[in-house]
Amino acid sequence: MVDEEQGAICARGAVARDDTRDDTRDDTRDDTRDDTRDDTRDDTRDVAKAGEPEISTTAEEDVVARVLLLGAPFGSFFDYACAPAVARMLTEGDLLLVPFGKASSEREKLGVLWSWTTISQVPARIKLKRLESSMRQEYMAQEGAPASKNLLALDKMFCAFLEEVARYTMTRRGLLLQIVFAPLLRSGKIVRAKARRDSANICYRLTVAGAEQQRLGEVNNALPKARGFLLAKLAGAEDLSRKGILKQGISAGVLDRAEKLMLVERVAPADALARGWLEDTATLAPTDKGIAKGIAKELDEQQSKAASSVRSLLAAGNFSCVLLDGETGSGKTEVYFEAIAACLAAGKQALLLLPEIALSLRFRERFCERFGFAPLLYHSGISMAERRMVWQRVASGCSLAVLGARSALFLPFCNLGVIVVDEEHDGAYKQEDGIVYHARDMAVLRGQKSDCLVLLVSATPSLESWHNAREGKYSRIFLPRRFGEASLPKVTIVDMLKESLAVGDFSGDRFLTPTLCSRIEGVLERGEQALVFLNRRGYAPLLLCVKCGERLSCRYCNSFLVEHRLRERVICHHCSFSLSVPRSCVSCGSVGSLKSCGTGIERLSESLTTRFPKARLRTLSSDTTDPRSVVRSMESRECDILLGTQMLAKGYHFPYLTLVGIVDADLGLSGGDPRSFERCYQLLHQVSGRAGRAGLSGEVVVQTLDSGSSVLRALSSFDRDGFFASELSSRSEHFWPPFARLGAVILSARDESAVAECAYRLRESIPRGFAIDCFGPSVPLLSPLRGYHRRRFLIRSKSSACVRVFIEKWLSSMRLNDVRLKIDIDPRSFM
DNA sequence: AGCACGCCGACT
DNA sequence: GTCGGCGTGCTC
Repeated sequence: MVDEEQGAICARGAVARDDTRDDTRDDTRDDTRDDTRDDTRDDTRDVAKAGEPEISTTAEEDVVARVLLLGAPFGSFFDYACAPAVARMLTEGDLLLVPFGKASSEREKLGVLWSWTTISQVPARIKLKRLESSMRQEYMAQEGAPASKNLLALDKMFCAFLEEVARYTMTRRGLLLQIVFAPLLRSGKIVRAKARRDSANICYRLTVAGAEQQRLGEVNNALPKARGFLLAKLAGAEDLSRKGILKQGISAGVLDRAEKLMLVERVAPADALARGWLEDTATLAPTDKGIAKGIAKELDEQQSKAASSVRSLLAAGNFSCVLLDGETGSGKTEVYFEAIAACLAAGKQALLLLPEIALSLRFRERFCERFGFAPLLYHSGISMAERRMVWQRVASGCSLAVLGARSALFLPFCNLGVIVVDEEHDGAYKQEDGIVYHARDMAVLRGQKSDCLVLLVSATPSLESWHNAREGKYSRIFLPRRFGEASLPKVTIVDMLKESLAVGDFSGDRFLTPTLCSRIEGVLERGEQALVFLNRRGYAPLLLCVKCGERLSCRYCNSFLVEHRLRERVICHHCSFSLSVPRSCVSCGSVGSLKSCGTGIERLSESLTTRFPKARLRTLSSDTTDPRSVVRSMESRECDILLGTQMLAKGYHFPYLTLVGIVDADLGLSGGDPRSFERCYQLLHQVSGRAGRAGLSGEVVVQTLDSGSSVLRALSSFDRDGFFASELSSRSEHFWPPFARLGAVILSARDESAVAECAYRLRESIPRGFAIDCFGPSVPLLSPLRGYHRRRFLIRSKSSACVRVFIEKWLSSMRLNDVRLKIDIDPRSFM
């Protein structure tokens, strides 16, 4: 749910392009700290001053460049005078190195040319510094005309996107720019990729641009002789090694220059290919061999229909947002692969977002199988050099596919055809630290600004997206049936209160009911596989001293330490603080009095091993050191029971997995947050969806203490839409999103009295006259967190714009004194 | 955010 | 005298 005032934004953007006056007003309105501009409007320079010769104003009048500085905490622009001759060389979006600061300490800062204005728009008291050239100009002067002009400039549509993100999330624009350019920076300076001179064995091939030049050059005979020879050699052959090329009488200089001009490129060495980056074929035009090598799976009727509607939307070439709503196992991936293929075939770029990429290397393999080449990977785990490489490829505009986490949204795509947001309901799309945004919403924004297709994909859409689709804001493509022979698994609800316990010993094994055990036995007898799901890491969530009642807690957070027996430590799941397991109680000193309370997957693993000694059991959680080997052992059927946390909910496909046991379905329902039902349903539905995906019939056993809950009723009766509809009507009734819009203001400080005092002052200074509800200050459940005490306000109103305007007004006059402040628009939690 | 300026207290 | 603490204000 991006914004209800989208229409208005687009309209204003369109006007601003030609109307600098409008642009200026927009700027001041947005930036409360820069409050001088409006007041000084009347003392702006009078251009047509009497007595000044007319020629100077018409012919050589300076223009003014509005520059947005990287990392500037002040969200507004800095203006620079620029001679028309220089201005003609510059484009909006160009990266600039501008003089900044007082004469005594003047330094150069990086910034982006955001827009143009005139001298008359600048208040007279501001003395403008002069702008001489752009980084791009310097780069081009240095290297000759590169094949791609975007290497040190941002695409206009991308700038518009950043502008909107800043406005929507109330983030300073300079901060966003910093994030965008971070891959290219080292200690504040642009790092340029150097041509690596490692081995003579490295291979070269033509780029798309190179092939084009070669074709053109052959016709017109317009290429430099040596370069033409090189390109012709490469055009006629498979990849050639550097050694081989030099042997043919082509000098290294010619080759290296051609590489710099992006006419030829290196084929990655085998190890780099295996790691999935430096993937040369990612830049190949779709008609080239790369894509021909891929194997498209055969689609069933349902999928073909979906794929063709997606393709026709793509062909329309303008923004639209589609909810691809398909049951688990219906083959949604194949459908959006078709969209990506069509997009690449049209010479465009595709961005595929996954909620947690680190665990999804398998997904990359799947992509390779389909397309015959690897997508470029982009997520928090990759190195700076890799980021830079992806950044530059993306900026060059060549046709490619990026598989990334939410941060990939801030890559400078300039030729986007499609954005796919897989598992769009997943909470991991919400970025909480640094800048706060929801990647799904920002993807929709990006699609709008880039005029491309956005596919939101899930078997259990977020309530917002489902609502938007129902309201007609998004179109919806529905895949109700599973692919091929597969049918949906049968769901059995087990009331744990009514079942006697199978292995009811005192060691805490209260979680395996006879029903679940008998089903597991059946699976083992048939040689199929079972998945046991418990969303709780570690051995036991609490260590309790039976002598004095002490509960082992974190030093920095308001939470209990979780016992991890494998690591022999107790760990805080919020700040990673850990201790080796204490021998004696930290409070009363009794030895051996600490008792493990509750069950995490490590403990459940013990119980399962006791109960099914012959079964091959593997465990998958974020503590697992080698998750891929676990997944592989499931795929190769070297594992009978897979035990895991919510990591398992992600789209794994295990054909022989026929039983899913949900050990404690009630986890996560206790929070009292209005959104917890939705989240719980999504998780359980996703986990259930792992069962019976390939023809063998599946079953889901759900253990619960609350068998009457609406979540479980919906799950067992396959009535997702009914559940969503009733959740929505309850949201509507209590005025929660998507019917209302929220914003949270979070204060934090090491010193509790400082936050408390600040929160008190904020509460006292709520401006009047706004149609909003303001709840708080409340003390978040996790306060303190990482040693920071916190307070939280929740603002609710009918529109997001209302929420933002209120927060802006509220905080503008606020002195914070060392209290940190975070604004979270559309917070996930309503509490 | 940095960085300079400036206004106080402690010290060789 | 002067070194250095960090409150305030500015950066086109």
